[in-house]
This record gives sequence, structure tokens and C-alpha cells, in this order.
Amino acid sequence: MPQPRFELPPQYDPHAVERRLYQRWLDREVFTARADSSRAPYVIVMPPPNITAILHTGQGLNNVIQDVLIRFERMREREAEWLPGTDHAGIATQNVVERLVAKEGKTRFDLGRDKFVERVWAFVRETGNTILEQLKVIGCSCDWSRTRFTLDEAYSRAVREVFVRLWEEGLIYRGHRVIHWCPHCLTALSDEEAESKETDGKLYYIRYPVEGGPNSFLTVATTRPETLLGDTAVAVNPKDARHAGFVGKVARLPIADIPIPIVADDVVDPTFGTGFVKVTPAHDATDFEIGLRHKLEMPLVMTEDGRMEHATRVPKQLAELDRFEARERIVDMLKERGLLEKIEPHRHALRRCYRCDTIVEPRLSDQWFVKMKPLAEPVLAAYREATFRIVPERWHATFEHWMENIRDWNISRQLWWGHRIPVFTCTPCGHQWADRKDPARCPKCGGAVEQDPDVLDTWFSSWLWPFATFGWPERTADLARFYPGHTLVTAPEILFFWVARMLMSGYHFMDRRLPFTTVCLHGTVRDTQHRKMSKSLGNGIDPLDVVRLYGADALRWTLVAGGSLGADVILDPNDLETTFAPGRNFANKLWNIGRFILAQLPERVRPIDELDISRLPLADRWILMRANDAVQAATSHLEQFKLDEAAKRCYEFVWGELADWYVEAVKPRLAADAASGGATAAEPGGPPAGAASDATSVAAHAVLAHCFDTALRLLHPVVPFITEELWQKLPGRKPDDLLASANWPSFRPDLVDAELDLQFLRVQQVVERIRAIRAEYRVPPKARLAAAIKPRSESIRAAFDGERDTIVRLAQLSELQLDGGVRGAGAHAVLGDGSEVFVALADAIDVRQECRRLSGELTRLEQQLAALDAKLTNKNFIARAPAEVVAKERDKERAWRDQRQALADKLRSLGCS
RNA sequence: GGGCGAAUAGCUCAGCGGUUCAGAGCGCCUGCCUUACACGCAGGAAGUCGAGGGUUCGAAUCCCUCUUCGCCCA
Repeated sequence: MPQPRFELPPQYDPHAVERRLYQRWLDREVFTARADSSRAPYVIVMPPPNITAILHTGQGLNNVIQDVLIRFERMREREAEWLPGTDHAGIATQNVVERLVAKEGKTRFDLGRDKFVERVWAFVRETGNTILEQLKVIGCSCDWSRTRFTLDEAYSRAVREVFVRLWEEGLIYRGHRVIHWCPHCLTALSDEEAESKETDGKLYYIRYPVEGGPNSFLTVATTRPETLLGDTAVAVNPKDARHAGFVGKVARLPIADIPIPIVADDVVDPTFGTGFVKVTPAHDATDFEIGLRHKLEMPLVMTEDGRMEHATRVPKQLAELDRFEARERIVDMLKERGLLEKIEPHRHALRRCYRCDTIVEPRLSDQWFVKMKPLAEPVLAAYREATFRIVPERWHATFEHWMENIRDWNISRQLWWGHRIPVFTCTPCGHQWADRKDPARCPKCGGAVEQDPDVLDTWFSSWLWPFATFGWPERTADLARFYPGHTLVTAPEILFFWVARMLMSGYHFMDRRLPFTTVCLHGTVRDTQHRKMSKSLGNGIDPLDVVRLYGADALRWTLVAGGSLGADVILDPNDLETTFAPGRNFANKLWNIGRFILAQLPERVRPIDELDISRLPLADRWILMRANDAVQAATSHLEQFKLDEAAKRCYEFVWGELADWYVEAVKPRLAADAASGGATAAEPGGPPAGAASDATSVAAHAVLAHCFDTALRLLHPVVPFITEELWQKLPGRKPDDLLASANWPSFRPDLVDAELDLQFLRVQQVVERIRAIRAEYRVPPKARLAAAIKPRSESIRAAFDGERDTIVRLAQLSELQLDGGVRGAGAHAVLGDGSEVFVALADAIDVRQECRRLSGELTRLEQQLAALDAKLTNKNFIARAPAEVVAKERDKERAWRDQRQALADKLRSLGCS
């Protein structure tokens, strides 16, 4: 054996390499894109995690996918820019700091706005980079030199610019309407932030006395009795004949004892409850619309934090009560008055705050809105013209439906943490305008001005992410180079929150150029019960635990190879070993192939281009072809975002082809040459061109090095650490060489040779059949057997002859005849092409067992043949199936007949009945 | 209520018109520490591809209905 150039431990230890390699990548600025590069750019902007977030598995998945894509394109010599950053996350961050402040027994109001915001900044500065640091641990190759935060000064300028432009275009307006209000966060929410969930509730049937109606009372059905105090009408559908006589009459509101009109309105669903609905315009969006149409009063009967309150409508004993306590009390009061008819269980959708899960209170208030239709329409048109696409395709309908029915966007938030709304009002003259700079005085009258106290929805800043991060509205070199980008990778949950809006803002503010060409939506990470992983359920997996236990590559492998495009990823938080072992095991396999190959390779290896491939042994040519095929497959799968398919094909190449077959096949050649010392000595110059048989270790070294190098390149985007570590140890590497910036292998169509593949397949089959026979007859592992093959054709005979050593070694043979020379008792097998295999088993053979085995095989074959014959005699099949399919079936039939013939002969020769 | 998706080996998932396509990984069974790897090697068992109809020469693979589960929107 040649002296190994270095020793590697038998097990891969990720901790020994990950940090060091990541630092090297950073030091060499591999991830930093250059705006002045001549390469074609490839740009991904990272969905910015919350500044307070710590990494969870879902973000792990999201970022690993992006990393695979960006590393792939970087290796394909694109100027790869993956822009990282964080989002200030208004409500979430404010909540976190409020909780901290609460621990000191204070509220944000005790501190005051300025002090509180300062406090949030301090918190952000202290902990804000946690998640980005964690991304480094899992290997993400972001361009850290361009890290952005949505509250950065430059970014804030972009947000303000956008607001003012929209204002100037008349797309921002003040709306007085019912919005989603979170009584816990004390702010308005957008439609998207108020998530609706199916909830078990109750339907209360309440009697309202009626003056002068067909009846002395009517019954309304409601899920929210506590809002009764805010009722200003009862409504029925005008087509509802049952209740026609009530319209125009007056009902008396229970408890408050206020007269309210009974009106007819089309929106009332006559099939819901009794057909009568109470109308509470200030606490229900639909009722608000009814209120507008019928010019109803719109009294608020709750405080901002969800307590009952109104000067005249709410009785003293109910005032200050929380809305849900008030519901119970009101129900009691109705019972006492005999006005509660019944209560039924009722399932309905309830909206909750997406940040604190509090049940949202619809509430009439003044907010800033963006008119969305003018922004959405051109994007929808572009989408229909296939200017960009969403993968997987099944999200088409969802996206289109939302865009078609888009509603105006409530962008004001009653928070302190965020971009202050740049709307100013003159106290003396009332002039109101949006401004790019904070004005000192009113431009009209010179009076004192006041700024709107609210801040903007966080998404109003993140929807600018693809261009504000590159310096917009300045015309920066980065912006020119990296906008528009290419792929956006995210979860479907934020398709509307974020993706759709980025498309709109990009189109609107960047000269009708959409920010990316492909939106790639991935699945959700769930536990084995298919529940979304979450902190509250305690079913999460900390990606960093996985890194500590199995390494970053194992984590990445499981996330990438574990699920297909867009499908949910199911992981078992209770069994990390089972969940992540495949990745760890594969890394270890890779490590050990490397260990073996690297130990064989001399200082200098001939480049594969210098070999005459046609002169190489079958195994060599076969593995080169498989490598070529893996390049083809991996490339095309990655191009189609089928990361799992790409990973699996590489896995198969490394484990199932390179390790299981080629490495085993060349061992004798390596050993023989090492023993004679010939090859190593001849190596530096290589053999004289064209002279060697090429069944030498020189050729084997070249092929091994080439295949392993190729495998490492193909796998690098998925498992960057171990591949980098091994790749650097390959012969011929200069100290500066990095796999992370090496080139992606290219596919060579000229190498494809189906015939050759089939020849090696027969070699594999011979080995497998003999191994199966050995196992069946319980031949001791070390016993060597004599075997004979009767090849079906001359070309297959040549293949067997060429790989004689491989067969002998892998099937543990003492001798191998290629013309059926071995005699006596033995076991038989037939290959797919009809070639026959015989294994001498003088002592062990049991003729009856052998008969059973072979006749079983014959039966199976005959059944298959019968089906095939039926097909081939079917006129319809011959006439209608494509010619190539028919030809294929005919070939198959020929081969199967050969097999059947061979089997029948064997059975006869064994004397089986 | 409307829309979308899933249902394939014990588990997690591929395959989505042509019987060597019924597969992979993990798990399971039987042998092996064969000097790269026991995080391994070799051999094996295991599924009427949710149910029922249909289209087709041919269906896990396309269409319809149903059942169960999940997601999105009202």
C-alpha cells in the first residue's frame, strides 16, 4: 500500500471542521458578491426573520433551501448575491420588550414613548443578531457585507419615500371603518394579521320586544351577546317573506331599553338563525356597511382594551367589565328578563391576533389605508403573461383569487416601535400632508405642526425588501446590479403578507420590473402527528441541538432530502437519532470513501482528459458514465427546484455506484500495482501516452479522483462542510482553492453509452445472483466457490471477461469459467438476457431445493410472458401503442423467452420433474 | 359554505399512462468486525398503491363520486 499522504479518523467529526471552514469562507469573502463583476448575477433576498427571533426548524428549512440554490448558482459562475437581514417586527418586538418592562413592574406608558423606544433599541442591539449568527452555524452562505435591517437609516428613508409617493399619487387615504383591533396589543391589524380559526362557540337566541309589529317580539341569533348594547338596528333580508311585516317597525333593545329600527338589507342571510340579525355598526364590519346604508348611529361600547364602556348605553353594573365577563352577565340578565330563548352550540370562524392570539375585536376607528387595486392589477396581468411563476404550481389559484379580490390595506398601527407615519397636520389651519423631511412649520400658514402618532405596519417596510436593501431610492451600483432578483424562497403562509406585496411594490416603484422570476414555496415543518412545530406545543426541534449532535450537514441533509418540493417536512422531535441519522450516516459514508480514495491517490493524478476513455476497462468507463449521468440529473433537478431529487441522485452515485461497485472493482488493481510498486513509481509523468493497457492503477487513480471530485462538487450545495473538507485534500489542490467557489461539473453528452451501461449491469447481476445463491445455501462467507457463466452473446462474454477479476472478488470465487466448464452438482441462475450462471456446490447442494427454486422462477417468468404475449397479440395494442413501446415489448419478449429456455434446460438437466 | 392538497411497505416519503416501477431511507429478520466505513457489508421478509365507478390497447399514475386528514379563503 502506498504511504497515505495523511491520516483521517475513521469517523467524520463535524465539529472539528465546521467552524474552521466557515471562517475560511468568510476570510476569503466567497459569499460577497461584487457589483462590478462581469458575471451574470443571481440574486436571492432572504425573507428577513424577526429581529428578536431565534432559529427554529422552519427557518432552518427555508434558509437551507436558499443556501442550496445560491451555492449551486455560485458554482455555476453566477455572481451570487444572497442578501440577509432582519425585520423590526413591530408588534412582536414591542411585546417582547413590554414583557421585560413588566418584570420591573412597569408599563410602556410609565416609561413614555421616547424612553420605551430607546429601550427597544437597546434590546435589539444586544440580541438582534442572534438568528443571523445561527444561520452561520448551519452553513448559510449569505453576503454578510450587505446585511440589512428594516429600521436602518437608509432603509427608513426608502419606507418614507414610498409612503410619500403613494400619498402624492392619491393611493393613501384615511378610512373611518371597522378594522381588526387587538385589545391586548392595543393596535389595529391588517386582514392578514387577524387570522381566522374555526372555533366552537354558542349561538344565542335573544328576544327583542317589538312595538306594533306582527308579534310582540322578534328573536335574533348572535354569537356575541355583549355587543347588543351597541345595536342600532335589527335587520332582515328584504326577500324574507316571514318577517316582511316587521320592517319599518321599532324594536326595543333589551337591557339598554332603547328603541331601534327594523330595517331590510340584502346582506342578511335569511337561513342564518332566525333570519333576524342584530346590527352593531361599530363592532362588526358587515354591520358597519348596513349602518352606512341605513344611516344608523354607530356607538362604540367598548374601550380599546376590550372592556364595556359607554356613557349612556352601558349600565353601571356592566361598565369596566371585560367583554367576555360582560357576555356572561348579559346572558344572565336576559334570562332574568325572560328574553333569552335558547343557546345552541355553534362552530364559527373567530379571528385572533397573529402575534398574541387574543380574539380580535372589530372596532370602528380611523386608520390609514393603501388603495390596492391599482397596484395589484398590473401584477396580476404580468402573472397571467407568465412574467414570473410560482412553484409548485398548485398555488396559482390561491394567488390569483387573492389578487383579484384584493382589499385595501390598513397600514397604521397604534404602536411605538416602527416607522412613524410621516403625515403632518397643522394645528391652526388643519392642513394635512405627507413629508419626506420633518417640517418645522406648516407650509401654508406657518403654524405649529403635529405628526401622526402611529407607526406603519411592519409589512409596509418589508414589502420594499428586494430594492430598499440595495439602496433605493438612490441609484446605487448595487441596485443596478442586483435588481431585479431571481428566486424568492418562502413559506406559503406569507404569500399575501409579503410576497404579493413585494411583487406590487417592485412593479410600481422599479419601472414595472418584478423583483424575482420565481417564487418557490416550501412546506411546513411538522411533527409526526402532523402538527406544526411551535413553542407553545413544545414539539419543536432546535436546529442547533441537531448541529451539536449530528453536525450541520446532517441537519441540512434531512431537511433537503427528506421532503420534496413544496411538501411538508415531517420530523420526529422525540427521536432525533432516527430523524437525522440518515444525514449523519451519509456524511460518514462520504468521509470513508474519501478516506479510502485519498489514501490511494499519489501526489499527482492524471487529469481524466488525458486518458483515452475508450481504452479503459468496462468498470472505469461505466463509473465515468454514471458520474456524468449524476451531473446531468443533479443539474436538471436543481434547475427545477427539486432539491431532494438532486440530493438522492448524488447519494445513489456515491453510495450505490461509486462505493458499492467501482471502489470494490478497482481494489485488486490498486493492490496489485501497489505490490509491484510499478504504478506509483511511474506516476508523476504518467504512463507513456497510448502505450499502457490502461487497466492500471494510473487509470484507476484518475477515474477515482475524477469521480470523487465530481461527487463532492455535486453534493457541496447540500452538505457544504464535509465536501469542502474532503475536496481540499484531493491531490493537486492549492492552499487557496475552495470548493465553495469551484466550478460546477458539466455534463458531457458524448459519454452517454446505453450499451455499456447494460454490460456492466450484467456484471452486477452475476455477482448478485451468486451472492444470493451463497446466502440461500448458507455458504460460509469465507468459502470460495467455483462458478461458470454461459454468456448469451459474444459482446456480453467480452464484458464478463473484462471484469473477470471484479466478479471473482465480489462473488468470492475460486475460479470462473466463461464457457460453462464447471461440472457437478451446483446451483443455477439465469440473467435478464438469458446468460446462464452455474455455481458449484458439490456438498451443499440439495437438488430438490434447487428444483423448487428454479421452477418457482420459471413459473413467475411464464406468467409474465403470458401477460406479455397477450399484449403482443392484442391488435389494439399493436395498432394504437407507439411503435417504440411495441418494439420495446418485443425485445423484452425475446429476452424472456431466452430466459425461459435456459431455465427449462436447467430443470431438465437437474432431473426435476 | 368555497378553493387547494394529501391518502403507496411498521414509520417518513419517491414514483403520477406502458410488469423487471410496485421503489428509497429508517425499522424488522438472517449471516458477516471481508484492513474506507458496524454511522458498515451481504442476503431477505414486508404493500389487493384509501373505497367505488369510469376513460384507455394499457392506470398508483387520467376523470367522476365517496371516506378520512390537513391547509387556505368566506
